[in-house]
Amino acid sequence: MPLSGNGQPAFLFRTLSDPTRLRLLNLLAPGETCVCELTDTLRLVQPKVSRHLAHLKRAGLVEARRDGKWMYYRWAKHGDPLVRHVLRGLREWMTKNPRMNGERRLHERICCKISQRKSEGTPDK
Amino acid sequence: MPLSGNGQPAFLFRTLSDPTRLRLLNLLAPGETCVCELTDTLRLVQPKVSRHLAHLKRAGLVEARRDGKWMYYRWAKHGDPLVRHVLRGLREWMTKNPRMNGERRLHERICCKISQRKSEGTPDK
DNA sequence: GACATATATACGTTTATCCGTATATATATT
DNA sequence: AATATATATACGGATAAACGTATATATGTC
Repeated sequence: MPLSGNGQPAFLFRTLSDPTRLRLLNLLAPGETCVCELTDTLRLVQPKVSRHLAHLKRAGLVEARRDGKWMYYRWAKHGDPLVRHVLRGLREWMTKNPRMNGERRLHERICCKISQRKSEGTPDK
Repeated sequence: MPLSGNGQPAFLFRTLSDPTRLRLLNLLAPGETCVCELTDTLRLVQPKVSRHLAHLKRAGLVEARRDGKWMYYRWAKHGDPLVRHVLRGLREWMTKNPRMNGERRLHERICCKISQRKSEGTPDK
């Protein structure tokens, strides 16, 4: 049940009013990502990331998929016009913001390492 | 100094995350309005309205103009693309939301009474 | 200048948000 | 089943937001 779409713009905006949640949305923008990649990239403790992801999910902004031990999050499909407008603006802003760009690039590199770690049984380094 | 435009989306969204501020923006959408019309329409105590208007102003979402005893507020012109996207979506949502429509209509009626009160020296009724 | 009206700010209190830490759950491996 | 890994939730404390009330400022009128 996408809360944001159901006529509660205040809740939508409250969800987007936290810098950490914006950083998470930024990393999810290119595609789906698992929680450990997010914690590693943003250097945040795992419960903090999970809490903010849960908030984004409650707001209907992201969806989750389980694959084995891992949970993969991605941007949700938005039917609601308000959400669409807001997220379009946000996506545009993210592509232009240096810090967000940097974090997305860092994220790519970290995902590489983690996918190695996932496929090989042996830990890297 | 429009804060919202200066790369602080979290602050923009926090500003929009309060139902009272959204109701105020809704009443300001058709055009400029003075504080007393807002308090009368929304049945809120005046300091509450002034505080929220101040917040909207700090975020660069509204501008104010003084005319005699009265302060008139209006939506600010927005150069920032993010703000433009968000406000476009918000305006669209407001036109479709029944409660917001009702409050705008009530606002029109109340403005009529108040402008009478302003022009004539005598209080109405 | 005294008073009235419109609006803004200050102050203390309540309430919501965010965080760190600890713990629970869910899956996979042995 | 015991253990390890990934993620989610629960709990208590700190911080910030919002509120009601009181008061300050600004303008206009007499």
